[in-house]
Amino acid sequence: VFVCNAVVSMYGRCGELGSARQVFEEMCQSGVFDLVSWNSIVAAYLQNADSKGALLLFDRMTRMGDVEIRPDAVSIVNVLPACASLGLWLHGKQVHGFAIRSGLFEDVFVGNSLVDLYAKGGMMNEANKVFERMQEKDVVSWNAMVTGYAQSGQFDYALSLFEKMREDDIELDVVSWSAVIASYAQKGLGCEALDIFREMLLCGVKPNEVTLLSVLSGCASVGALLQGKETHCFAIKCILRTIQSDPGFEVSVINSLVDMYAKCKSFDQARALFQLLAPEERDVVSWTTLIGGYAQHGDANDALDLFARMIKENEFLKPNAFTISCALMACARSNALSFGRQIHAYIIRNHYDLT
RNA sequence: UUCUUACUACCC
Repeated sequence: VFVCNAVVSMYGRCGELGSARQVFEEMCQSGVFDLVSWNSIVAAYLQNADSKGALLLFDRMTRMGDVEIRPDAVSIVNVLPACASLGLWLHGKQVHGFAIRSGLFEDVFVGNSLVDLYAKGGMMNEANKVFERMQEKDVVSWNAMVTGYAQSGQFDYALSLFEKMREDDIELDVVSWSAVIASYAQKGLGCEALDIFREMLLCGVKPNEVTLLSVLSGCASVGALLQGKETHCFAIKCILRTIQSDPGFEVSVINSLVDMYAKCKSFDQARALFQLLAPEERDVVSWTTLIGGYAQHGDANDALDLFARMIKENEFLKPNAFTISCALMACARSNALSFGRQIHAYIIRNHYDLT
């Protein structure tokens, strides 16, 4: 069982959901499975962004009525983020009730997942209730609260909670810092984001890919080319093309650099970085970033050329609503009515959902 | 052997 559970988990992590499911079903057929098997297959669905599948499996698990297979803390912690991502708040509340009834609420992970569930739903009163009732809190509990306040528009609460973390001598980790930097960056307060970033470095906390994405977004929002370049150097030293970094994150960091340079009107730099990505590495964000950069801060005709290239060069990469809106903005700026009509026709031809 | 928190692209 141990070995098969590990195999299910391994396939899940490698993105081989089908194989994970197959091994799991074979285990069920032969009756060789335990709670960990169920938790592993549910986790595999979550890791592959299939919350619906995860919930369906969880339901099947609870409906079996097997006394050996009662949900434990791990099961709860699997199912709560699935509820959150699907917006099933009522379902989440039911799981909350179950956690209390079964004594699993004492578990820090369970408490943290509940805080996060309510925070993601903008129900900060509920989140705070859970937070206050938790006997044992850790840095994750605090981080989830700070992020929840920031994302529900209660930015002052987020900041004062962050201050309180420091007063209470809670060891701030890279997530705590990145969350605050991201919050400032999302509000377009690039200078404040950079201030927090500097403080983070002074405290000796090492930034990761996510931190850099927010820092660069902050630089971009205020056109801070100098700080953007510094961040670029940092990225080269610590993230880009290094052994331990995830290639997916690398593309994201390069996309952010393209965005930063474009918004600082350094289009040669932006384009050079874009070209640093192999054609097959470029994703929708890479294209949209550069198209949007030209559309708003540069020559709108360049934006339109890029849009045409995007469609021609990679038939598997579909422009999304962001891309289209950037392209249309470029048409408007350069009075390109006929190109605009072509895009209009493209939208209709490809059945874009206009909601 | 399984689990929780931060993140990049349009306009406003």
